[in-house]
Amino acid sequence: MRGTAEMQMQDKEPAAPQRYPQGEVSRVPTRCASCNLHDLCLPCGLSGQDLDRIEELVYTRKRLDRGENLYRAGDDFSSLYAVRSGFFKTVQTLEDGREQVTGFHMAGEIMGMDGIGPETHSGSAVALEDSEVCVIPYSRLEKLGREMPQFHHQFHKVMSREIVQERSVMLLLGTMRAEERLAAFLLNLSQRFTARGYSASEFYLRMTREEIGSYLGLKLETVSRAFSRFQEDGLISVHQKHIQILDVLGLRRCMGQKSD
Amino acid sequence: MRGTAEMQMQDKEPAAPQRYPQGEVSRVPTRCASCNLHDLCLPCGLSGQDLDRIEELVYTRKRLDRGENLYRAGDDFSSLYAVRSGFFKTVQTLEDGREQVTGFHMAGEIMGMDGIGPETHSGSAVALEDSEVCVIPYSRLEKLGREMPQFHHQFHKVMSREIVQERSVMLLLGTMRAEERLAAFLLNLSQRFTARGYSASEFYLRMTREEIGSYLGLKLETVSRAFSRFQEDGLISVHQKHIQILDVLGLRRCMGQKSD
DNA sequence: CGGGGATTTGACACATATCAAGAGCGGTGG
DNA sequence: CCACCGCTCTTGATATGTGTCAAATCCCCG
Repeated sequence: MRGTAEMQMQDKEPAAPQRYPQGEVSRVPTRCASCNLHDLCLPCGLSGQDLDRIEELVYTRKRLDRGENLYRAGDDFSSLYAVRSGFFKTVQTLEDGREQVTGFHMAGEIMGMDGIGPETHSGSAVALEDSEVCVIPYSRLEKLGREMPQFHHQFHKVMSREIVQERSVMLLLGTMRAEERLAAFLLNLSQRFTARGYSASEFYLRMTREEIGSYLGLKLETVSRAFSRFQEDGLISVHQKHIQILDVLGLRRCMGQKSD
Repeated sequence: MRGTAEMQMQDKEPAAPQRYPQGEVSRVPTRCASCNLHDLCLPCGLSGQDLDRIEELVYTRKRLDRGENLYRAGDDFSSLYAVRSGFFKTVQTLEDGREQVTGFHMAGEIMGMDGIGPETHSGSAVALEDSEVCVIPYSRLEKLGREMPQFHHQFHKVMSREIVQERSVMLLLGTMRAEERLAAFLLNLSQRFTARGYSASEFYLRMTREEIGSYLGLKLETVSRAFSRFQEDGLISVHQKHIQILDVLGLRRCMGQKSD
């Protein structure tokens, strides 16, 4: 269970926000084959030769400062984006101005698929810390898909998983109570950090209570109270954005306690 | 704005549940090119010659009785399904047994995309009236996609729109109050019936109050009260499952009345 | 005509929102 | 280096929307 060869991040380190010196240009290789995220990201599951072909996919990286928009609702759609490093939120806005966070995105995850159908992004993506994304021109993705059945299928899987993921959020929003939602949220984050070689039990939140609340369909005060409650119950320890999960099973149990 | 040539259903008739005599085998053509739904369904936007090629796509139709499952959570994934006639709900279940309706599906809409990623369906699909679906083997869809760029792209669009649609439900569940949710729901149904050539202002609900509630994250009593409220306010008229929308603008207004 | 599920409606309970105040922390500028 | 400012977070008191429980009615279907 130790970090595998291609997993070059150190295990058990809490994932902490990073800051890149302004203006520095990324010199890490742009090729998917040598990217340590390749088995979390789009190329996941591709074999050696296919993996090499894939390098035509990404021809640009883009660096974003914290708070910067990767794209905005209404922007023309042209590319998908894979998070290379950093952390993002995606936001959806209603005509009357109400808005909701519809997702948080970390290394290896794909953003922008909402734009393919309408040819315009229906929501916005914002960097929550200084971040870097791989720009994947959609036209190139389609072309590669045609030439490489494996990759074609892989992309469908990624979209499909996005659909499944969103359905589970619908379930969360539709059937869970506040503390259950927060528990589910923390466990989900923990699991995703684990998959990236970071500690499962200790991490830094990149988002504010308000953003968590927006995502979970709660007000920030309710989120804060739930955090406090978990802490009182010894399930977690919270210091600002620093979270330690002390009792995973307790959190799990807390998710399934609805009588109905 | 009259029904176009390929739109052969009569306009302004309330869409009513249909019953096929048991055992009757569908003799309507299985070819997409001659299906009156082709511009709502997967082939939407394809030109003449491409449209002809598409007929390799569907080689089976499947008839379902009301209440029957098209697929269940955990079933192996092999095909997508296009609703040919009738009405479906898709349901997602939590480990602890709680479940939620994640969507309602009518003619021309595609179900089953949740299965591609996990290779297993994550939720179930149930016919809410006697229905018929076109079975689209996924392998065939991939193959056609490789050969026909237009179709390839079209499928991505369909998946993308599913993602967008689900995000708007997340918004509904996360930010709207009960009456807003129901108003949004009715307007959405109305719009989809309209696209199919049925009346925008008069239709029959295929689902129970409980199913509506499940979809909207509300209890059935709350749904019932909201219906009554709308009726008192002269926005709609309700008799059991028969709905008449009397004041579209009123319903729209009702959706955007949150101060926050 | 009878039975059972679906729907409506009322009374009440409860979870979460709202409003408000204060504390903690980080960044900026003196 | 310290003080101040603004933002985020916490916590309390109260309001309110929706859930829960219960009973009556409606309606479809056998």
